[in-house]
This record gives sequence, C-alpha cells and structure tokens, in this order.
Amino acid sequence: MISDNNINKYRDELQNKGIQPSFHRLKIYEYLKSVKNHPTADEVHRELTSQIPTLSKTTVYNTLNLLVENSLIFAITIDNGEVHFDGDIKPHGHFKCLKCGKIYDIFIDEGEMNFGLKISHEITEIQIYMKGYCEDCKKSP
Amino acid sequence: MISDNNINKYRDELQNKGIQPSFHRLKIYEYLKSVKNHPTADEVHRELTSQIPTLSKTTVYNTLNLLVENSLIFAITIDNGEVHFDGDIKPHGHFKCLKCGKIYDIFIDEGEMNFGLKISHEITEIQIYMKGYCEDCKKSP
DNA sequence: GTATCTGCAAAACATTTGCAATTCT
DNA sequence: AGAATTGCAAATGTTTTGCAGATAC
Repeated sequence: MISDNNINKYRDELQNKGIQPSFHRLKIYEYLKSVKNHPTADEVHRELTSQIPTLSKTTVYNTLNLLVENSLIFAITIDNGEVHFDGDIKPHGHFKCLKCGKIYDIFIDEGEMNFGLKISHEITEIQIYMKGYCEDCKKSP
Repeated sequence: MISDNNINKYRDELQNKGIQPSFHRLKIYEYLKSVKNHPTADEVHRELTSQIPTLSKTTVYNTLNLLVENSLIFAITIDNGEVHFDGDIKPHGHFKCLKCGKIYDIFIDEGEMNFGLKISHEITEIQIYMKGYCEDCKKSP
C-alpha cells in the first residue's frame, strides 16, 4: 500500500467533518487521495473490489456523495453521462480531450481564478472545464 | 412572437453550418436564442409543445445535440442530473445556487479567461462554473 | 441496545437507439 | 424517387431509494 502512512491523516480529516471513519469510507477516501486520475463511481468500485470483495456500489455512491457534501473531494461534471471524482481540492481546472476522452489537470494560478469579479453571490466552489484536442490527439482530430 | 424578425438570421446561421433549417429545428434554435434562462431538454420540449403539439422529445434531443456539435449553443453540465442549454455563446461563466437551484450568468471579461495558460492542448471551449448561495438565499443558507 | 452503516434489488431519471412513417426537394 | 427528418417505443446507463441485515459504539 502506497500511502498507508497517510491513513491517520485521512481518518482525522473525516472525523473533523463529523464523518465516522469506517473501514469502507476510509478506503474510498484514501483511494481518491492517492490516485492521480479522475475516476467515476464505477471505476472506484471496480478498483477497490479487488481489495475489498464485499464492497457494494451503493456504499461507493453513498460515500462519494458524503465526501463531496463535506468538501473533501470534488465532483467533476465535465462529462454528460457520468460524474468523475477528484481528491485534489486545491483549485485547478480540467481539460477533456474530445478525441481520446482523457481528463487532464490544468494548474491555474489561484490569483487568476477570481476574474476580477464583483458579484454579490457567496461563492463556495469554482470549476473550470476546458475541451478540445490534447497534445497527443492534436495531429489527427 | 417576440423575435420573428430574427428568423431569417437564425435560418442563415443554421445553413452556414450545413444544417437544414427545418421548421422544428428553427423553432428550437429560436427559442434558445430568445430565452434568458438555461432550459433543459425537457423544459425546451415542454415549452414548445404548447405551440407545436406534435414536437417529440427525440427531435428536441436530436436538434440540441446537433446545435451543440456545431457550436451554435452551449451545453452546461453544472448539474449532475441533467444538461442545461444556453443560446448565448459569447464567453461567460455560470453560477448555480445550492439552495434555490437557479443558474445565473456571470459576465467575465474575455481577457480574464485565458488564465495566463501556456499549455500544449488545443482548446475549443471553456466553461466556468461557480456554486454557492445567491444574493437572495445568502441570508439563510 | 440503539443508532449507524452496508448491500441487495428495484426504481427513477435523463438520454440514446432502432426502425418505420412522414416530409421535403 | 430519394434523402433527410421525425416520432414512437424500447433500450441503455448512471444514480437514487426502500428496506432488511449487519456492524459499531
């Protein structure tokens, strides 16, 4: 296990939000924190059932929603069909290639992300989605 | 009819993209261009069936997808469940209130929307989504 | 012992698809 | 006539829900 040494940190993060750090929840949260791509609920489930054969999809959905509601992970709705999840909650954008479908992280300077806005709504979350053709697919789009 | 005088313009815009401007397509496109909110496919269908009782949901979906593919309208995926559509294709962001669910337009200076990025992907579309509590709901979130 | 978490199966929901009928040129 | 558009019904795929059993505090 790659990030076993972070388990206690993750447990604390859940507890600080008032979430009981059950075995399943902790595993799902750890998985999202350790992985560098943006898995769907189905992918999280498929990946973790190899370690935890009894893990149900319902629990995966329940837990992911719980984590999103508590701002511990982000839900990425750049796709129409299915939601992707991102354990990296420091502000950044996402780019989806229209050809290969891959989702890339786009690092954006935090100072660039307020757009000089003066609006009266209270903003709790910003998502920036870009689409197009990635470097690899650009030649033949 | 509010924007009858724009019909010829809309017809031209469809034809310039190689889309046959059928009656249904023209009506759907006109509706999206004239409305100031961000209807879902279902809302477009519900609204237009009062004028065009024979209009099917399949045609609404077909047409909306065709318009999106040809960059004549935008698909807004700020919601998980359903896609909203926006006939206003000049760059701007969207804000969704987590309490009342309303989606507001956020006008962003176009110069603010490149984020000083130097990335090697070819970007064809940028969507900026913000969430939080709108002015009206801020008092009791 | 009571509340919470989990899992199964079924339901809900938006969207897509296959195909036949209609319409347009 | 021929090609494109349309509509119905069924299928698809993701996510949610109801409820019973298991687990934890």
